[in-house]
Amino acid sequence: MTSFTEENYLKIIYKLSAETDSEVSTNAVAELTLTKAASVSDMLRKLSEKQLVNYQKYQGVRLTELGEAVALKVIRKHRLWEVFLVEKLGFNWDEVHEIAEQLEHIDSEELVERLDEFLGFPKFDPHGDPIPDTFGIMPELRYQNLSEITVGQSVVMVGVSEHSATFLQYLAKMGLTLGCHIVVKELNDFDKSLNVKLGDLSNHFISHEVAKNLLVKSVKN
Amino acid sequence: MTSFTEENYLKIIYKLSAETDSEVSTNAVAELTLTKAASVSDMLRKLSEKQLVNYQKYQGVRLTELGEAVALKVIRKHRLWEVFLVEKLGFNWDEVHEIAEQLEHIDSEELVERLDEFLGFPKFDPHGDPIPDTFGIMPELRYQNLSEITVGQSVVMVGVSEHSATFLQYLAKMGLTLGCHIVVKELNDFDKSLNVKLGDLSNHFISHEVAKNLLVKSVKN
DNA sequence: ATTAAATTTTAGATTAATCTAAAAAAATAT
DNA sequence: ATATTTTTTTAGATTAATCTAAAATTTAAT
Ligand SMILES: [Mn+2]
Ligand SMILES: [Mn+2]
Ligand SMILES: [Mn+2]
Ligand SMILES: [Mn+2]
Repeated sequence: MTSFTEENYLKIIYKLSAETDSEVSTNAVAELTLTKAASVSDMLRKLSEKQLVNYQKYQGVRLTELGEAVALKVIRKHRLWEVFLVEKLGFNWDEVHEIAEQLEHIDSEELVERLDEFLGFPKFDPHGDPIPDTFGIMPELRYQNLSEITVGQSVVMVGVSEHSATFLQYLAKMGLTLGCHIVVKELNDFDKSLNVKLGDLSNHFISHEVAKNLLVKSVKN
Repeated sequence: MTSFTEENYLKIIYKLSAETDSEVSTNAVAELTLTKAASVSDMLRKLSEKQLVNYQKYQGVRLTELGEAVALKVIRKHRLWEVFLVEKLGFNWDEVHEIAEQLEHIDSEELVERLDEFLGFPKFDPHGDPIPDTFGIMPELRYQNLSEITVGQSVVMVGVSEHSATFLQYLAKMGLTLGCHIVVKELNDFDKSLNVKLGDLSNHFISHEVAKNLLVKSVKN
């Protein structure tokens, strides 16, 4: 029904749409699909014919309910497979994205449901991203960026908003893993960098650039 | 490097070649790929350019060493995923082939090796088919068809040579699963059908058609 | 050895997904 | 309000995989 390629477009439109909560531009899609704007225009016309997106020439694109349902299924599969790769096969969190990009297109409802059960119905993937359920419903999550946390607050790390292997490896080396406790000790005004203490009592310096990409939940200390 | 489609051609040429141990005809490939002979001719020319097959117009096709290595990797993945689906996710043996047809094309050496380890380095898939190792080496297996077994002999079921869901479901209903013990009690000459006793002492009637597709290993009683 | 039948290959089209270059529309700047 | 720049769409090609119909080759049968 929906090809590998179409699924990738829908997933990308979903992500961009969630970020801005408005119509998505042709160029934005082209950037993430690693194609040219001309190719995107063509595909949007085609997705529109299939009722997967609402698309008016020059006016950007949005997913229809149907399109969003397809996108959420793909995202569900991507994140469940990432959990499998990390929890069951022992991959590191920076190694699983590319493989999950392939596995997310395997077409079998039965497989997804059984995998979900096998993994113990996880609510979040190895990067802290929420996993939609069978009906496409995301678990509620209210997190903040570490960069918004005030001095003295104690938080626990629940996710990352940047998924590049280099970033994830850097975090792992620092001891910054999902679930770790962080206390903000100092905010250096001139560059907004932070001095923090982790659960293991080690002290670290965190640049604003890094802090912006760490998702945390405050915790009573 | 090798596309989904090319991998399927190689796998099919491997199978046909193993059966007849000689050149494979264009029509035979067309039948299994569910395409037309014209399409196959085209693809054979292309695979030949890529050094994956030896192909002379009108003379049939054979895999090169390279082509065979690729085919064996695909077969290895197919069978490992089938073990995963049955052993870990609880699928029945008649439900896994179609899903494995998709999973076998996932491209990650690391994934295959870790999956193999996770499964405990199985030597046979849920249908008794041998799983090639990383180097493409198949475990040795010397089996016979149940139809070749003489009255009085005791055997253990080690595989099937027919993989259709209906056949597999029929066997399951009869209690004929991999590893089950079978004693041939009677051979009915007129239609070569068999009366057998299973390990659980139940008696069954097995047609010649079915017996031909059951792979067994004789066992000292 | 011819002829007939079956198999296989080529020729020419089609579909999906992509591209470059040019045209059209929208957004921005003077 | 016009002109300039940016964005988006169309037009025309390309590549992979497929098809049908026709031509070529091989195999089988007189
Ligand atoms: Mn990912
Ligand atoms: Mn993830
Ligand atoms: Mn199979
Ligand atoms: Mn099998």
